[in-house]
Amino acid sequence: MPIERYLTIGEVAQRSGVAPSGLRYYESLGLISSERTPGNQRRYERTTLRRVAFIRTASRVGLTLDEIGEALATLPEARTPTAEDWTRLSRSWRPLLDARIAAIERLRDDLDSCIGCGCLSLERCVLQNPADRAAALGPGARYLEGDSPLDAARAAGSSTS
Amino acid sequence: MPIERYLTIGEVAQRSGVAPSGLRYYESLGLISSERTPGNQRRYERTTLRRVAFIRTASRVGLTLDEIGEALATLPEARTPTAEDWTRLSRSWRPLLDARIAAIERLRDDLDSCIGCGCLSLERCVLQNPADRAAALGPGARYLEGDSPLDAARAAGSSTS
DNA sequence: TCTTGACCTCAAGTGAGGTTGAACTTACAC
DNA sequence: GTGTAAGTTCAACCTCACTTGAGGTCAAGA
Repeated sequence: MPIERYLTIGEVAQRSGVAPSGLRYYESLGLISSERTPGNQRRYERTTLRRVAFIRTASRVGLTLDEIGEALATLPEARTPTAEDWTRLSRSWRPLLDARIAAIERLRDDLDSCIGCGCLSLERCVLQNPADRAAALGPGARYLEGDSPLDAARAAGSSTS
Repeated sequence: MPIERYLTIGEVAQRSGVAPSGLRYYESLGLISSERTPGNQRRYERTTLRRVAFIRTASRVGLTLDEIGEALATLPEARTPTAEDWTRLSRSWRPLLDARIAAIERLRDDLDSCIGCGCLSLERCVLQNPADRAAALGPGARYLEGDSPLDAARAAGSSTS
């Protein structure tokens, strides 16, 4: 075991690109943890850098911090996570990324066909399917509003401009 | 000119899939407009449906409502916008979508190579480039935090676990 | 006429992911 | 041993895209 040199919050902040306030915020959510000096200052293990990197990356991919927390919870608590452990987690993002790419491609293609055919019936071609809508922009079901395709179709049918 | 049958907010809501509160919100931002009945209720032109569809789609694409407002401001005020007008606006989304897809693909591939080579140096492989990070999740410069690649590299170089 | 449902305004709340400020304490280099 | 940079807590604030609630009005059918 090499000598563990603990890192201050400022060091972790600089090296991870997450502001101290952000790190405290992550800690408040239980995503990372720290020891304290006798004077109550945080000291982080080196592995925290990896953990923070993971959090940032997952966040970038569109996971909520809650979801990331759940993923992190599957890491073994007893020992320092191995490369193996991290690999398992990262690999689990693959389908998510693929799905997200697919959703955006679909949106792009829908848009193309709307533009191509000249109808530009966004109501009919694109906005009709709420499932895609929810998938396209990532986390949460923000766009599942229970709108009615039938109404949209009627509107498109009688539309003037 | 066909008879203009004005739509109530409820009708627009149903047909567009945007809640009345959302439509009022859009109006407060100047994204749509309405006439009023003698009793102060909103009445919408039919073209509002298309406008709302545009807003929703643009929003889905990842534009902020501010940006959408700017786009809408380029529409001619003098006449009802034609299919041509809408096509012009929508076409401009294409690069944005392409960029977004590319960013996520890049992220996915970076991740793959990290996993593949066994280093799993997220700090080095993935988190090192802030520009991509900003692009990946869409609108705004939310992720441009001025972090230092140099620091990240140093951190990766001396990382233990 | 009455009731009901749709509409109005304005202020406040939501949730995600943090940042900022005030008031105070620690750690460390000189 | 002291100055100051960096740390602490806690509450409040921020943006984005809306929704909710309170308190009140309007429109239409029975």
